Amino acid sequence: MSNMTNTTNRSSRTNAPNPASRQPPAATRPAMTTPRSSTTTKTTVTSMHVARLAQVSQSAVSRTFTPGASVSELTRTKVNDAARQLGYRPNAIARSLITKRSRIIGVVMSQLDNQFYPVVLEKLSQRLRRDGYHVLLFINDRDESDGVLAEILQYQVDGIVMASTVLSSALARDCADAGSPVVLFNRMSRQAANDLHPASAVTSDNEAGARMVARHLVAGGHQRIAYLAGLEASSTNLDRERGFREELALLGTRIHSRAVGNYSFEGAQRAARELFANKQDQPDALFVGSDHMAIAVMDVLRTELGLKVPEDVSVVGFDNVPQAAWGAYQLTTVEQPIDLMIEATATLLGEQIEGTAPPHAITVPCRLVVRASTRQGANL
Amino acid sequence: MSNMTNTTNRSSRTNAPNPASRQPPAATRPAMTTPRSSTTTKTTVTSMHVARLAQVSQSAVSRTFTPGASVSELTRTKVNDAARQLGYRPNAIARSLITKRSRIIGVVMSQLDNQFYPVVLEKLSQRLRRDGYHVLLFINDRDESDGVLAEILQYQVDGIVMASTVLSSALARDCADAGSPVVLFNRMSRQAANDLHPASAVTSDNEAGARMVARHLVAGGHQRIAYLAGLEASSTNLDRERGFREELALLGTRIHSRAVGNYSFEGAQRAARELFANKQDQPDALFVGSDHMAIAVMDVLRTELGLKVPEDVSVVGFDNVPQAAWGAYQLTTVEQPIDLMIEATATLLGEQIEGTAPPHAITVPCRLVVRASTRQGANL
DNA sequence: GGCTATATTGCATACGTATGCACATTGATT
DNA sequence: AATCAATGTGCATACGTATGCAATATAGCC
Repeated sequence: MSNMTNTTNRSSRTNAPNPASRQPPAATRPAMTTPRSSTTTKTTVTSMHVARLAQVSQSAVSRTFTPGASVSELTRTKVNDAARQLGYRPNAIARSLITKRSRIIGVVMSQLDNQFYPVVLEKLSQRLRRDGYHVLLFINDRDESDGVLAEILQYQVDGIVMASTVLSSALARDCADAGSPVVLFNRMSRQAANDLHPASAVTSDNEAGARMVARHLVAGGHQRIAYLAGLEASSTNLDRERGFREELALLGTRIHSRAVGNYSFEGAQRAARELFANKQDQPDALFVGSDHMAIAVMDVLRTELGLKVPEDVSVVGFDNVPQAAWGAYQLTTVEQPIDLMIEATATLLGEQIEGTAPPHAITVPCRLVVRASTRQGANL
Repeated sequence: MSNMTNTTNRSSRTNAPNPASRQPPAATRPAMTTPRSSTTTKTTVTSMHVARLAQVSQSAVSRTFTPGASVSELTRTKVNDAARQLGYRPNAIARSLITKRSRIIGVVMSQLDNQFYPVVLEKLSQRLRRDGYHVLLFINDRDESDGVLAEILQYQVDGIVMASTVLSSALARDCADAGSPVVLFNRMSRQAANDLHPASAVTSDNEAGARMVARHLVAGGHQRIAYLAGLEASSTNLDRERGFREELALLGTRIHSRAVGNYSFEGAQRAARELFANKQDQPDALFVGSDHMAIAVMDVLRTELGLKVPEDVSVVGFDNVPQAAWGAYQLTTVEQPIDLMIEATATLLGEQIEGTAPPHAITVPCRLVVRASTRQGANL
């Protein structure tokens, strides 16, 4: 055993390169064409190398690195020593090829400018990692969205999380057809809502959240309540607008005016100007489809229109992003419980990957967070 | 040829499953243990299946899907037709195994709550996609950081981008030792700075940016200029503080007081309270290590301390995140040119992957963006 | 001590694709 | 008509690992 004779830690590379057991004649190896710099060692130490050094079979090496496999303590030790000595790392690609499990989850997002999504991404990433999964991230611009899907599927992801409001439901269906578990995050396809389709979905109870806002604004004595929509066709917007409209009806009033911001900052600014264009009949309260838009709106109200929030206009958002709590905004909003949503996502993914449950939808409750952007008393 | 006899698009699945050419006896296939739902078809159509249907060799299929390979127009058509009919998608995992190119870039981030990084992530993702790369995302909590690296390397990534201020330089070195091209984003190891080490780095000219701030504040007539540091040991903070200190010296003054915010929101709040604890000797200007922190500071100044910005205190940030432009903050700041930094990152990665250039560092220029959070005239 | 149950181990093969090589085909050139 | 270059194709193999199977070693038991 000359394991510990060489004290330099470079020894690993110098005593391994003679694996001429029964390889094909060395002449068949193609001459390396690319001029590799001396630093690009690109370690290519395989389980075979470890096996030879440890005097065991390649199977033994594989089993050592496979939790739950049958290996004696002695073998495990020998293998681990050899592996450490050679700097061996199991090749996840090769492993995936044979196990047919990549342990990769494709995550599709857009709108990272809306802080809700970075937060989701961070927590989702950490949650999936706990389960031994990794995140292959796809961020799609507003328009193109087809290519993304094809690329994801090529990587044999074990599952897909779609947190992009932009993507069409058709894409989700394609994924499901391709056999990949799909979880829609913060959006729901019509099919999923009716359990008609093999795509799971996680949403908060958007409708109930919107109803809370309606009650809160009416209780605050507001008379001219406007709604600023997100993407009109998105499920979140449809649910929120419906809940808002219906609850207002129950309370004996209705939406005073309405504009569309498409969940974008600029769109919200335009929509705000539009809603307040008629000086004679301006809203005294505004329910905005997302905090991201609501903040844009507040800036326009204060800076451009010289209005005070909440004295002149109350503003309510949705999501409860970190910025909603910032001192300058103090935005009343509906909190989407991200932790619960992430947990549900992980659960749904797991179920579908294991095949223990059919796809279905999970809805988690919202919570109204009252801050200083809405006036409470009824001072008409 | 019964290719087109069946008009239902499910035909693909019914006529392919008889590949009994010379496979091992069907008895050896393990009985499927997991109860798969009927929907979990998990399409496993390979290039062999396509080849058989198209009456060509598997090589022909492979070449059809390999840009630049030699295939006749006829063959290509036959293959494409068959592929479409079967819903074939090349298996990127298998491809990676043999080409030794995963076309995956590992991206390590933390601090997604600082909007600078989501923006970087979005643009980086899109830029890499243009080059045919995909992003395997790792978000590391503040403490743990070792595990991340091992997991990245197992996936045989073609390169690594480290945009985490938290990670130690040692980790970057380990990566480089493992043969993976590494680009440090917005941070620089001491080794990289001296070209002593095989890790590339991209930074903006933090020192020059800080000098601009010094000149701007002094020109504004400020007398008691404080510095609110980020992570003390980070290269960004060191460079900024040095530049700031030295330029102030050139201008005949010096840092009035100093606190540490560690680039976190809460840290910045604490630091702000600390700097203004002594009512007799409060700063009249504050250079904060990041916009993220600067906004926290402004909230504390206004809400808790009742100070006006910029009348009582001027505040300057760094990064020029989107929120810096928001109406309530109007933060004067140093813009880090993200597009240039991304471009440099892509370049450095490409160079190292292709082996066309040794690792090196790239620094791009900053720009001072003057907004309303700093007073310009000298009114002592 | 003989026998059965159990734990380890190695052999061989398969995962799905890319690619060197040899061969076949075609067209162009002499 | 013969030769040569160029192009397209299939065969066979390799990438690095996991795993069924059979063989072996070990322990347990009467």
